[in-house]
Amino acid sequence: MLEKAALILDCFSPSGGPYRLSELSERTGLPKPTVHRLAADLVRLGWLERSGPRYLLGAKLFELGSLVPHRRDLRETALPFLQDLFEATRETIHLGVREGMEVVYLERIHGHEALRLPSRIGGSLPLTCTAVGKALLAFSGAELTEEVLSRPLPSLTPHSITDPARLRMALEKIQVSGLSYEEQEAALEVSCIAAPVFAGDTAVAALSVAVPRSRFRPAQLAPAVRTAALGLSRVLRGGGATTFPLSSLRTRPYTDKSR
Amino acid sequence: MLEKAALILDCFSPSGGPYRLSELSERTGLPKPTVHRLAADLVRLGWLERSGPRYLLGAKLFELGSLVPHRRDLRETALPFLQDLFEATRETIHLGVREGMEVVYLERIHGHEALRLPSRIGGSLPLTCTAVGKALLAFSGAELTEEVLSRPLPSLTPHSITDPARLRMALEKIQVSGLSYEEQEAALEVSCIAAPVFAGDTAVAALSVAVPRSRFRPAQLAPAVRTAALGLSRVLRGGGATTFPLSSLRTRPYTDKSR
DNA sequence: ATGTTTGTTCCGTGACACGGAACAACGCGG
DNA sequence: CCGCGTTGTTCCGTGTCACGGAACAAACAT
Repeated sequence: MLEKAALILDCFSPSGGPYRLSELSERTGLPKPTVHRLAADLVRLGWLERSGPRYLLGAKLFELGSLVPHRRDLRETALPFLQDLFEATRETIHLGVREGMEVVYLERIHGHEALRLPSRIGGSLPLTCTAVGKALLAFSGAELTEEVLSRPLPSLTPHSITDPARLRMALEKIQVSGLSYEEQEAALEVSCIAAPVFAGDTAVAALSVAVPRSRFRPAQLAPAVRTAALGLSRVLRGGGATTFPLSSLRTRPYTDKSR
Repeated sequence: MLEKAALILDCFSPSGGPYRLSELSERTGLPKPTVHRLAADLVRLGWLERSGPRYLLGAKLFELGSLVPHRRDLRETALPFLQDLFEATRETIHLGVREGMEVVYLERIHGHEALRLPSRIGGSLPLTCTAVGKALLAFSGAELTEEVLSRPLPSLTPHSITDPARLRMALEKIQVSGLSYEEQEAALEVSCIAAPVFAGDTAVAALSVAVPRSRFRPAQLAPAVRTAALGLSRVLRGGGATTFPLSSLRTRPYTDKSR
């Protein structure tokens, strides 16, 4: 029964848009009366909201989601550095962590000019298609790299890297330079540069600046991104009593075969 | 059973901190085996995580919570204005909406200097104890004001307004000035100034800047807050082609005849 | 008016949630 | 090292409540 409720809620990812009863029934594969009953319960609990015939995710979920410790602590600690980076570049800033073979975005800040990007807070993208993802992958251990390279590489645009050899070279360049570049691999007309945030020798996060291709000036962005990432790394290292222990930043090891 | 699962998850609000099985059992009033079974299910679904004997809110909740349409759309639209405000003041910025008789914070951005505040993203505070809350209350209709005034006024600090007459006067001042002030009513040594975001003649949100009392300069902050709030109001009104309109998030157009 | 899709109610059946009890795994002080 | 309180886990018989087909109602479409 919890499982069925989860099925219903998962319908709203990633589109989030409102759904009607019969759509939910179809998408979950559950019979209509079942969805009807469960959805009513979920509304009672605040997990869903209902306006007319349409169901939406409810406010309670937002409240609980904001409390998730891993996410909240890192986001909170990183925010000042993201602000610095935004102020220095006035471009779109991302903060992401690795989860399995994907990158999950914890924060995205921008000004009035809205880039059309596939990234969303709480959403995930393939590690191989974004600057943040490649920065994370390059510093997540050789086994993960091999695992990723052994599978077909997904692509978001025609520019996404699909050749394993090319990706391997790109990762090696990232490992020596500490900087990850991406040009139109996640969205057309958008380029991106990212830097990993270290805990020891592995990346616990990465942050990036995304910019319209036309005004992509890597030489100017690179120092800013690197500076912000290193500053965050240092704070996470534990100096500050204001921040939380590193243990709370552990990402799930991809060797987790349970399930 | 859903209800019991919700009880368990609600244990994590607002502290969010990790809990052990027996703590959950005690706080929910559910017998231990029941909590054990439910918690295991929740972990399987990604709603909870478990590290050793401690349960935490899971990543799935963060993902779903980020998708809640009301919250996400408003936050996304407001963000550029919050950035403007931050850049102009370099102080802590809040965005909040009203939910019942409380204010819920949708966003909070700040620099390296961290104020010690009771506000948390996704968290709620009494309408009467914060600048954002009073700004919302002042423009939410007379009935709500009376409702609030008819009950005992909660307080977060010794400076919180507890005298109904004084609060009524404060609200009237807000209504004529369009600005809401607060001094140490939510946290000691912190002052705050807020402005409502309008849709028609009622406030749909409010944004504020919080600053250490020692350097509180209302005359300089007021224009910035008002400018940002008015800018956001205008964009919400629907004109703005500069940001992506809310309508782009609807899958299909509809006319809401219900209710 | 008439078919079609969507939302809701009903209810008999049976799966499975329930939680007391008993057991196992700690952590601690002696 | 050993007893002892605490916490976590497994077991399983009982009874409940989730389940979903079927029938009905309401909302569109034509």
